[in-house]
Amino acid sequence: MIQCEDHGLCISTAMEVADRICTEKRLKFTDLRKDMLRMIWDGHAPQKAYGLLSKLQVKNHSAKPATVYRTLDFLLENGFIHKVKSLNAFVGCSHPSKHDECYFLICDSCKEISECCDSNITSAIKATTKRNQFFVKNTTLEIAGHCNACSKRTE
Amino acid sequence: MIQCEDHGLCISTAMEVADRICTEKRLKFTDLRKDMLRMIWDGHAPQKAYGLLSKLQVKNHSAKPATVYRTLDFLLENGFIHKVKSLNAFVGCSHPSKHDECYFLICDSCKEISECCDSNITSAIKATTKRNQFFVKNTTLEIAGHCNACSKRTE
DNA sequence: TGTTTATTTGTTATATTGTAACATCTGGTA
DNA sequence: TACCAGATGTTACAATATAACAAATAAACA
Repeated sequence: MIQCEDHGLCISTAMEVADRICTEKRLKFTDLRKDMLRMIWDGHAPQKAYGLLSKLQVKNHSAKPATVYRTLDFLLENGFIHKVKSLNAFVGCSHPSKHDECYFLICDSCKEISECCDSNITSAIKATTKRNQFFVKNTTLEIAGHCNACSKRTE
Repeated sequence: MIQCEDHGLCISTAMEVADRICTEKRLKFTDLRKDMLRMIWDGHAPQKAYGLLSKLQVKNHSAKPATVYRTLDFLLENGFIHKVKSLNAFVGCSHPSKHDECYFLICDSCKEISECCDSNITSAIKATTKRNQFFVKNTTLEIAGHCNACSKRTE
């Protein structure tokens, strides 16, 4: 369980940050994009593309897979969301401006994902890739297991 | 580029290791499973499931997706291969007995993947998850970029 | 204001990846 | 031999994702 006292605040903050960044970059934060981002921020569990499509179709009867994937691409490109590759699912990013070197703790039980941006991990990865003379473009670190709350519950 | 002087040796070693482990665990290392493992070890680039299916169908006309996925499951369960989640593809594992805490360097250019099993990364991850009171079941670390040979080539 | 242009969204069709469920075969064992 | 378990065959389909082109919309400029 993510300990957000007020998830409405998570959502509104994420929306405001995205709005600001779009203004700065002169990108259009359209209703569709806003709706999608809000839907992804519905909770701290990742959302699947076709689940988002279903939700979208409630408001927007004409929504199609392409609608969803295109919008996801926009949100990904601008760092507003992450794709969780081990789950083929999407989760909001709480700090789009420092989007890289961000790792995930995925609870198999409550499904919630927390970002953990840890400089020790980053530097360990850097050291290793340097030793291997490997030039990093993109790092995916997804750690699955049980969060504290859930592991207590099942003990 | 992976610097394996003799890839035939990579393949035969992998086959022998798998054979030994199957004997130990009393698992059946059938022709199908051998063929699949050999096909995955065709090179150091990951193989896609439907690509493997096509290759399989050359010998085995009746092969179907389920054939492939079932065999992949067997190979995965026993640590003979890894699934590369960021690519939805499969790559041979060169040390099935120490299969965990194994990370990947994925060259976007030559497509080859090298395993890098680094204890510094492992301990950095352990420290972080401990601090977050998170109980790890499974770690996915996939680092995409350019290997040394390829980055020299494109300079 | 009207025209042009670029971007976004709609639409259709299809490609790719992965599973479920049940039938059949095969090799070992009572 | 008869049975059983595991492996493979077979059919059908679910889930994930993209390509290509058309229409709508908004911004930019004459």
